[in-house]
Amino acid sequence: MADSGLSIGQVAQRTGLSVHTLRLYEREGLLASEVRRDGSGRRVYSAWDVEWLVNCVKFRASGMPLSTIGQLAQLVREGSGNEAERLELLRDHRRHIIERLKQLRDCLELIDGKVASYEQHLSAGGSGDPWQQQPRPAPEEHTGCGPSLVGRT
Amino acid sequence: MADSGLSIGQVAQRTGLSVHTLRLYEREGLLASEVRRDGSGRRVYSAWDVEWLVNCVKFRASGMPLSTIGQLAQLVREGSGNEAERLELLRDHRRHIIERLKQLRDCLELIDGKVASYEQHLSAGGSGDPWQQQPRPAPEEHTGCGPSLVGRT
DNA sequence: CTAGGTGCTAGACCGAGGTCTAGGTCAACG
DNA sequence: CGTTGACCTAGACCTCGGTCTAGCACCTAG
Repeated sequence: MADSGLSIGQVAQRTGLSVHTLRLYEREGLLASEVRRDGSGRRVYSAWDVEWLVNCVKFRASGMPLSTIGQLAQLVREGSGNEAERLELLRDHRRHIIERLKQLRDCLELIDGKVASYEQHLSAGGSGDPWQQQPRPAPEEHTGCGPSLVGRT
Repeated sequence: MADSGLSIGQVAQRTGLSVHTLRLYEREGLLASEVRRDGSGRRVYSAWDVEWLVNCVKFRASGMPLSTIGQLAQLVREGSGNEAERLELLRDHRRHIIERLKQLRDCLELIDGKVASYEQHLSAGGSGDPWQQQPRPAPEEHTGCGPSLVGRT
């Protein structure tokens, strides 16, 4: 019971953030609703606050900067009427995510290529180094086995 | 012609890194082969160096820290014989990438949900705020329209 | 009453990764 | 010849996102 009304420590546990970070987030205006305080000034988080914070964690993990979360929080704090702005902000971040996904997949491809070539190299009692320029045979020679997999334009 | 032998400015252009950053990377030992210098001490990058740097950019974009790139560079610099270590390092980063992909998709899902609900809200000449606790009806009330989509445990 | 645990604020500190500046060298151009 | 532009080094500086400390206030248990 009393699932509404968590202390900062409890919130830290269930969000994975440190209490320091929670206070930081609050100072930076990342919270979409003011945190209540109990009689002696201690923070009391509602279940809604915690859900918001869990979302913040996801946003952060996806690379959204604190300032952007702050903007979103402010819009939500201001209440109904600015839904279009929120939507734009979200769509914007969505684009960032798509971009990052692309970069990750790109790097994954690179790595998978390398991994495959090293595996093959190792299991074959490899001779040449699959990721090395040939040891400077001549001053200006490009021996064709460079970092490979990159596709020279 | 003379595609081997680029100045730092040229390399900056084709890697997207700044000349400052290129020098930083070199200082930090991210380069897998020593950069040559011309008669007056200026850097001369080979095509191989550039390809390596392009890979570095991908690694960075996927969240690999400079120190890790430095380790990889050192292994490559040391030449054949440590392929197993390189492989391990790559596999390790691969795991990081997979993890980040998961986080990104997770956040994407969250955002898509929000976007959808806002779109619907807007096109319906929305009444209630789809991302707001009800305006504190009573001290301890949870009205069931919280940040939504998060799935309370 | 005292100790331990948790919380509070304000503000210092930190590491990562760049970015910029000062002061100098060099080569080419008009 | 002087100027311009690209480059050099060493080192200062900056932002971001936390993290930690000092010094104090509570509350509860022994």
